[in-house]
Amino acid sequence: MATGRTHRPATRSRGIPEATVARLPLYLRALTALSERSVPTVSSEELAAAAGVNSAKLRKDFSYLGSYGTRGVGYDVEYLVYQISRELGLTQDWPVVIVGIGNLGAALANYGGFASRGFRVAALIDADPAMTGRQVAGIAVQHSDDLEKIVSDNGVSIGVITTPPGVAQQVCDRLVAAGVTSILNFAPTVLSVPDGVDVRKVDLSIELQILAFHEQRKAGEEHEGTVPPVAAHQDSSEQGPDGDVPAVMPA
Amino acid sequence: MATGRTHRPATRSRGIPEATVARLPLYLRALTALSERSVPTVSSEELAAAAGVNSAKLRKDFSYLGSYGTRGVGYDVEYLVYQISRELGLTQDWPVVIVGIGNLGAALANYGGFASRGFRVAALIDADPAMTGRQVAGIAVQHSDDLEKIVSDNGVSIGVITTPPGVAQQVCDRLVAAGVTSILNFAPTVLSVPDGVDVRKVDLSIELQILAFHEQRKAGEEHEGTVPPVAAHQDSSEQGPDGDVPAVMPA
DNA sequence: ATGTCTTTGTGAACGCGTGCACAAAGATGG
DNA sequence: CCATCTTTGTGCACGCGTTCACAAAGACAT
Repeated sequence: MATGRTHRPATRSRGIPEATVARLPLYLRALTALSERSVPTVSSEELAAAAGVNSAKLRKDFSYLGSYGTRGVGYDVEYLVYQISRELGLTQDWPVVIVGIGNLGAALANYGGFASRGFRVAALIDADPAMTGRQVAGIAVQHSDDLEKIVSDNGVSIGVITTPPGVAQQVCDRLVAAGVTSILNFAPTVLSVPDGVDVRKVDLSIELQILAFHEQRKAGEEHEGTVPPVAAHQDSSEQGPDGDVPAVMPA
Repeated sequence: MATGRTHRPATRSRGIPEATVARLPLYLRALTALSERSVPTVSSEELAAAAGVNSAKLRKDFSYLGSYGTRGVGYDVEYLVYQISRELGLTQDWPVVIVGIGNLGAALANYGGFASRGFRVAALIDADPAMTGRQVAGIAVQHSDDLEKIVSDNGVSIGVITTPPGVAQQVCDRLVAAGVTSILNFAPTVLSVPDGVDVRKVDLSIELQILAFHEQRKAGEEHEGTVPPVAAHQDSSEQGPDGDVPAVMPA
């Protein structure tokens, strides 16, 4: 899960649990694949396998949306695709702006998964004048001076931040002030936003660090009984807080 | 959080909860910033604010690592940086391969957050012969025919998949067979791996869909008392599973 | 119609994560 | 050495999410 979570707990909408909402796109993807193969119906067991989850969980998830299955048969694929799409709000068009057209911003602009799910890249914005006017993914990059105008003219409510961390908060503030109420943040920074604004965070470095933790654990368990991987002092807080401890972390 | 989760529950290592592990990198980042400003100590309250979490949660998280704080004073920044780095396994070098050097792969190769945290891009791999030999982020792209050799020669245990979804599973299988035991998957596919291999998933499209859900909910709640956003049929399972329902989802 | 077989939908139990609230610990000043 | 004040570390309760297990519902064959 490259998925950091930054959510106020008031996410409970009409009663669909947040965990369920997070899985709906997964089901939708699996269902779309089935739909393309013209499979008419699917059982919870099959669909769960395709989505990589437990079948009981899947059934409970769907039960929050209503009773869309037929006992003894399964779920109608097309119907379910429609229901989930509607529930997720994908039956409408979502204009999105991407701020910060570096490597990552450009990658996102080219990413097919956006357009294919009701999301439309309305504008690319960058602070570098040298970028202004350049075409990325067939869209002309605009200067960040015009950010507010771009957002309001296009009715943008979702913004993607792919800037360096130093300016992310400032960009975020301007987006929010201009009317954006949902932000997908790729900058490694904690964004503070007013109530009513949703922030989701994607942090590549964090994901790798979590993997490293488990990787280290695996390596350490191979030779059981040995002292843990690196140093040795495992015991209580003997060692004073100041002094000899090397600062291993690079900038 | 752009963080999808795909984890076997056996993640429990020596007792550090998975949720805590996921937050350690956050603390580490905040602490590193403090360290650069030469701040000697920090209270749980301050650090929690910087990391964007509750202070009680932070203290409980740290309590799993041991008693590293001083009551009445707070935590020693340098010492804590070291302890967390060690716990996450960042005191050692992790060679990483990136497979699939498209827009996203190139963006990751250039991403600073990798090198700065003990991760080293050992190789870039792509299936396109036209890419072979091209320099990306100062590293020559190698052909995927040599994947197995590259992995074993460099002792790589962490692989990053940024290929198109169609080949992701196949690439994953080859990585695992070559000895990779941790995978960060950016392809929108459910990867199946043998036990003992960790997969974390970053799915940009899913994050946007979750945002769209909340966005739609906000829009719908503005005019309270109205019927929910799109259509109207909210009631029980009247409508038969087959028939009139339009398939709105594009491919 | 009736019986059998498949699959859904959900009640209930369990476990993890979160947050409150407070006692213990130590620093600091007199 | 004692009193006070700050801040940690944690026991406890609560709520969410997951999973099991099964009854209800419907399809299908006879």
